[in-house]
Amino acid sequence: MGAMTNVDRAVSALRQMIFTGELTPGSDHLETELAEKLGMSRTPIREAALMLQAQGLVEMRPRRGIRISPVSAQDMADIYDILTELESLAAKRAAQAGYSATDLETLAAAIADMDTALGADDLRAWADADDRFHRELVRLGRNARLSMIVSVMRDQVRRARATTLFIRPRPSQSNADHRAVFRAIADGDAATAHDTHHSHRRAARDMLVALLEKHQFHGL
Amino acid sequence: MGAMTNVDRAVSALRQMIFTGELTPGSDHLETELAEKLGMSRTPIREAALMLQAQGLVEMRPRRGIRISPVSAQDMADIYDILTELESLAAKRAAQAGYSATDLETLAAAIADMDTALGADDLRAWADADDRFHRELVRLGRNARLSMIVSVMRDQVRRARATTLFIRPRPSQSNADHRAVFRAIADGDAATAHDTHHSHRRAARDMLVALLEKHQFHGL
DNA sequence: GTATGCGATAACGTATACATTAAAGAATGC
DNA sequence: GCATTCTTTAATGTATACGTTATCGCATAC
Repeated sequence: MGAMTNVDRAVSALRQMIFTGELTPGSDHLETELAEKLGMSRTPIREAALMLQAQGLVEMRPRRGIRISPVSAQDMADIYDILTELESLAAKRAAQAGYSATDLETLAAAIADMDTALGADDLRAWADADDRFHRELVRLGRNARLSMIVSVMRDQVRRARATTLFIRPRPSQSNADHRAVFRAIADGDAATAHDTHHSHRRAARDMLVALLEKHQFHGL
Repeated sequence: MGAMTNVDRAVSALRQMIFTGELTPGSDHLETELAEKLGMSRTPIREAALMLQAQGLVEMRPRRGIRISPVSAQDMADIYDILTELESLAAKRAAQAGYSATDLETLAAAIADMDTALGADDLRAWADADDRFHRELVRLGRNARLSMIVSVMRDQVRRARATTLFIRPRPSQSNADHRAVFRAIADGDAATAHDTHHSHRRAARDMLVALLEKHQFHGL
């Protein structure tokens, strides 16, 4: 069924290796080397690398190999700025769309899961539910390009989250924020949905930036 | 110096052909066909197509060829939504950066050129200066990723502008808006810079969407 | 006339070959 | 010892070859 091409496999495998840290940020890898590691020729590797390059995950530099893009604290700040604006827009559009309660079930479920996870002190489960919340929020905004951009940005910071998840303060305010955004969307209150999510994201950004400064974070 | 590879040439040539309309939106083109037309093998064509696909200019579909992505009225609205948010953020950040008058020279020059062009009724020159203004504005926002995204979105609507430029109302309000944004940035007034540019963009979006509706625009 | 199945065609995905050329190291001159 | 040039190496960019497989036309059945 799934027309699994070698390029697809290469993209998946490389993403996996990047996210798990098997390929460390800043490291270089020759096409031949990756081809051998994944058991295919250079052709699909090159094509996969081109795709990942377009998503900002790697950089291809002639004769230096494929570099796993490092993400600096400044990059982090830049990315969160973009996420803040685009997700807030999505929240606004979602509120304007006039969704019914059933339309918002997935969003509600994500919020509930976050509560549960927080109660059980399961930060991984919380992060997972948080992901689902944000992804669904963006989906409800009904702007395919916006969704794409957000997901690409999100991938770029994913690695940092693994690092910071356990040193950051417990995300207790977060759930209240999510609930407020949810209510605004359900009520069709676009301005509130936008503004609430905007300050939610800005707070997250400021927290993260401060955290990275404090921990002498110089790139990942 | 100019490390001109065939992939680069293919990307340039294809972009050119897309923007001039030589490759019409919605049309399909086999890799072999494009390779022959550009005098190279399929390999660089494929790589170029992958890049352009990542930028939303084409879609590669197995056995159907490389399709020049059509842009619907809805796409237009979506893109303008994104541009509105991101450019406004850039304006805000630019205002916060505390640029000097010399730093803002390029921006000022673009505004002046737009005035001149408008006086001479030269819409192409106006559009060109408008491009420069927006590009410089975004650059001043100092967020490389944001700049990239904006430039990709801008490319996607470029074709539509060629069509709509001469049927839309004269952009007289536009220059006043640009001047206001400029002043806010020079004054370091972030909120005004953001809000002014935001409503400027929203007005442009609404105008364009209305125009497309009116002219039964169903895709380009 | 419509639908179904089969075979031919050709477009794609990928492996491979190879010329080019940047980078690293060796050799030379000072 | 340091700089410079030459040589070597090998990674890349690209052409090419080829197996796989979707698609189209045609034949056949209804």
